[in-house]
Amino acid sequence: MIKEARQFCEENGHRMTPPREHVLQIVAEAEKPLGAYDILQRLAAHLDNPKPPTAYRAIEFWQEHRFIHRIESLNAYVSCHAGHQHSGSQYMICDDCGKAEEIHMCHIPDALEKKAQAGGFQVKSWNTELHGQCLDCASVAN
Amino acid sequence: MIKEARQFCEENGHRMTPPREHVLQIVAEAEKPLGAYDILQRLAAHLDNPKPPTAYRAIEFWQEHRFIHRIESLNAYVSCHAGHQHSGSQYMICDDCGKAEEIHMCHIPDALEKKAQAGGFQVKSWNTELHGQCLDCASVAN
DNA sequence: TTTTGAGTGTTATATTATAACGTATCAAAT
DNA sequence: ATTTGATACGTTATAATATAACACTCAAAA
Repeated sequence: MIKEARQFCEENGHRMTPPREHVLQIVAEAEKPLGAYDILQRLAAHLDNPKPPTAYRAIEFWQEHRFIHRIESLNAYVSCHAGHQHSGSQYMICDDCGKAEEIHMCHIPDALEKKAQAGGFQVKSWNTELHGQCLDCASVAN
Repeated sequence: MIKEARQFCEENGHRMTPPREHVLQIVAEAEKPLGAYDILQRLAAHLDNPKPPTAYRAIEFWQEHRFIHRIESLNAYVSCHAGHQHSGSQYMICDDCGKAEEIHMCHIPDALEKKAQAGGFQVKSWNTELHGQCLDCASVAN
């Protein structure tokens, strides 16, 4: 992932700086969505007393370039391995364990598309967050 | 809307208190999603120097009972006239004018449903937020 | 080598949301 | 009618999330 990102930066004239590299690595290694301040805290293992803007800037950078998605309902961030070109994201979020699994969908569902068209709304991005219980948690609970 | 809400409260043993009534009215009358502190500010026209918890409690109350939805990507709240029984909400949000129009969908799209089932994920609620440009703004722009 | 623009470090502060605790209100049971 | 228990509120304080602003660094192009 880091390699991919590094290559992306080279190809597009961006700099793979230490804050960027560490933030991406931290998010990519996490098994759950991380809040900005979680990221910041982990960043302290690599940088000297980092401040919020350092984390937020790197997060924003990777978001813009689709290496990180924000999960709105959690105020948290996850990495995205997919290299989508479309805009938007879909997640299944387990309210028990907190893990979020991305649903990779390249097209907006017909039903939504139709509603948008009917209203003359031009969709630029679409995000869906399913909340519920994942398989693992369902097994444990029963 | 207020009438409906009042009836709901009576039927369910809840109290239609001044903070609740005013908050619902404020949100229902707004033509755009309102932030909690916008609501709080408007609430000051009706109550004496209200504090954040006063607004948040009323918001939370109406959210629980589906009279208000939260738009996660805006940290803002809108009223819902539909009396859905299902959980979740779908909105088209115009990034130009800031208005949000609800898409009333009773069922989750097949494509999402399938993905969830494939992963053994039990969906409890689903929220979709489409961002883009509404018809009015598209007309003005061109 | 100077300029330029991207990126960072730092301080401060804005914005959004909740914890905690005491008081008021109301309906049901005594 | 009083007590009681639950619901809701008022208030203070603070937590959690996010950004503005400005000075500085550094690499690469001119």
